[in-house]
Amino acid sequence: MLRIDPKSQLPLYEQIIQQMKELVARGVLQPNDRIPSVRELSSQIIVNPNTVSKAYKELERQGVIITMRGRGTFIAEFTTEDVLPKDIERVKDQIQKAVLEGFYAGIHREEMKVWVEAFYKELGGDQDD
Amino acid sequence: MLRIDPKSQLPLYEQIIQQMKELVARGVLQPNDRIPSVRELSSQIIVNPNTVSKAYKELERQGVIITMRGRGTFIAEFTTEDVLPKDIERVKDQIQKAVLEGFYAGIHREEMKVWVEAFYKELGGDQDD
Amino acid sequence: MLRIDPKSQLPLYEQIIQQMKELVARGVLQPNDRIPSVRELSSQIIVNPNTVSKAYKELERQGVIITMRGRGTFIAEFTTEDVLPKDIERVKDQIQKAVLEGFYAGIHREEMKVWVEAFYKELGGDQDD
Amino acid sequence: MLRIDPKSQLPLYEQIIQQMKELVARGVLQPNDRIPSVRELSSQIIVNPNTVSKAYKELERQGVIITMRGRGTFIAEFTTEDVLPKDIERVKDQIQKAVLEGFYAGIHREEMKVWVEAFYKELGGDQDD
DNA sequence: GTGGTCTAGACCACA
DNA sequence: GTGGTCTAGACCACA
Repeated sequence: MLRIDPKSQLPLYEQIIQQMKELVARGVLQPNDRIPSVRELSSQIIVNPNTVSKAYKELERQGVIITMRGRGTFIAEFTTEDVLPKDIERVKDQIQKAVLEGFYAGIHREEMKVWVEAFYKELGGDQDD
Repeated sequence: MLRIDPKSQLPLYEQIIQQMKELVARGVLQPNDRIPSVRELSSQIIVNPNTVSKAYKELERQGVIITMRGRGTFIAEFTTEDVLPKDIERVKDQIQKAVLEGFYAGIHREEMKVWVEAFYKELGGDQDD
Repeated sequence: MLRIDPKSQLPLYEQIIQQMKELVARGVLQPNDRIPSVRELSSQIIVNPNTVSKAYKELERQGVIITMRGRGTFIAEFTTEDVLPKDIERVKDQIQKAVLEGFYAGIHREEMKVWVEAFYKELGGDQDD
Repeated sequence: MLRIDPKSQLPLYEQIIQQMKELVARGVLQPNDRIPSVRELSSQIIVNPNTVSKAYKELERQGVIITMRGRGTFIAEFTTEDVLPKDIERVKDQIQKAVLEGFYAGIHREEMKVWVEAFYKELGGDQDD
């Protein structure tokens, strides 16, 4: 299900978080779908259970998954809350940093905008959300 | 000149790198301008000289500044080298991650594209490139 | 494994880098081999961990080794990337300097060519490439 | 006469030494030729007199130039002494290091040998010394 | 004065 | 356990 790259600079637990969110965003995983237990996933992707556990805790904190004691772990219902200013700032900072690096690497503005568009489409479909 | 936040998650030396690049990209710092010595900057922003030195070395490696032993450190001439595939991948990954997080936070696609445009303009002027 | 000479003009971290590259080039260390941790090596060769760390970071930047946070450090797969013009210039300069010094010391041209050949063979085998 | 690059990683005094030796090796400067005084040269190439002085002292130590009090500085007679084992070792080390770096950068053996040949010719003519 | 190297040691993130 | 960041401070090469 997940493709973890142990050689990546990105921490393993971050890779798990990111990919899980991507699967949800793409609709591969739907609300109330059951996902593997910590032990199952850790043996599937050959990663220390502590690492998976850490990722799951963070995903739960972010409202992406829900763990029900004794029953398993599930994809959470979407809670279309208001957009949080805190999140806006964080994402803005990330984009700003990426644009700065892109600028320095000689990448054109339009190219980066195309990427935003493309990634967004990969996730949510081609509607403007 | 720089505003370092010791409480930030971002390492101090990364903050220095990022802000210095931004000052150059915005034209506040011009090629051949002298920048503060390691010791000067470290006492200005109250950071250990080793940390400043680490930032400066990385900036030099990236071709942003040039250090002349015994003389000081200067902003480098722009070298519009070829765009490196490695850099493209890195920036693409950063944008992908940001888009994913933005999607999750409920930010619209167009909004993120506007940000890319805006940050780019802040840096390089309003020409496409 | 490594023989560090604290009296050498060459910085300690450069000695580590050079010898590690040599071990890889000679095939003593193979891709995916684990190399000593920063702490292990630093206590083996009696050098500060920071110095070893500096060498390892540079080796990683050069693509010789890969470090996996929390797991250890390993020899990287060979990536026969394109020859970079920058590297060519650097090596050319080094050879030019060596030839000038050799000329001054009264060493014959053929002798130096033989050395190049010999060192190359020690490294990569006797094929031309 | 000399072309100093203040942006080079090579120390200024090393650049002076190297270029002066090259001019002698190429025959541009002949034994007993007068070379500029420290002050003259330092103002010509816009370098601190101390730096030129350091280079001249080293050149004198190596027997390349001779300073005569009150008369000026001159190119020394060639002293075709025996090849010193110490020099052989030093040059060998330099070449070994260059070959190692060239190997890693993906440069072919033959190419490096051609460089040795070419640089040697530039210096001494096309005889084998 | 400038930056570069190195040691010593604390504290943190990650697996 | 692993490596990464940071401080503190010594000593050196260079201009």
